[in-house]
Amino acid sequence: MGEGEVTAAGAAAVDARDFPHAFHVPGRAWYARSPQDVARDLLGAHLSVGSPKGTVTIRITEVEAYGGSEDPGSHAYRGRTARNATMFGPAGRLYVYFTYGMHWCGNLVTGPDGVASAVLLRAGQVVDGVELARSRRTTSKSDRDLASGPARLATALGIDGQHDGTSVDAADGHRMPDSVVSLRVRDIRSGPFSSGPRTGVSGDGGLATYPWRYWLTGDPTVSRYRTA
DNA sequence: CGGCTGATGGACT
DNA sequence: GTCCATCAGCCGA
Repeated sequence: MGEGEVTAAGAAAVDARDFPHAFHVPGRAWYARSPQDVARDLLGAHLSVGSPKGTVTIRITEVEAYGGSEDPGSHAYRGRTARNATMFGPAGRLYVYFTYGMHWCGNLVTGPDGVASAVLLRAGQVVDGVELARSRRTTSKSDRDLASGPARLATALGIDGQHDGTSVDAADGHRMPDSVVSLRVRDIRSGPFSSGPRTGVSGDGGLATYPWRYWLTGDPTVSRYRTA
């Protein structure tokens, strides 16, 4: 449905040298990049979240890019509020929000301090800590559904309001201390990706309908909720 | 598999 | 009062 296939050339594997300590050193690579560029680069990256019960790691398979005052689909469209404050902060933090009265969703903030932009983490494949993820997602019928959706992903990783504003570390995801969040782009090879309109974003024909949702083509963990 | 709907509470107009 | 960057269960094909 209006989905634009993206060439394999655009899906070249992320080279860690392009993002030295990306989420550790403000002002380096990620600052100069749009949330759309960061979103594409995050496909295939590994994200780990530690907790007292252990660590769960996912391979990111689906994301959406959001901007600020220029983006009608963004929480930051009408300016800074208590809820979206983290979006206006520096890159490398988690922006976590509560929606529909029951779900948490997580983003990675991508812009410089003062500029609102973020990438919504929409789906992933659990690659470590599967047992813990299953215990958190008891309604999941198969492992592919453990993190196939933004709220499912947050639940599987144990992300909730306590993580809003948490800095994302660039360290390896194994044996994480409690409540530490880690993003690992190094050595990650992602395959071809596709793009299409963002989910749940009503469009007026403007920027809101731009194809700023990205996913790894054909990946079974990509969320099934795609209609707007 | 695809479509439909109730749940449920906080943020914002 | 209205709107959600959603999900699970149920239904029919």
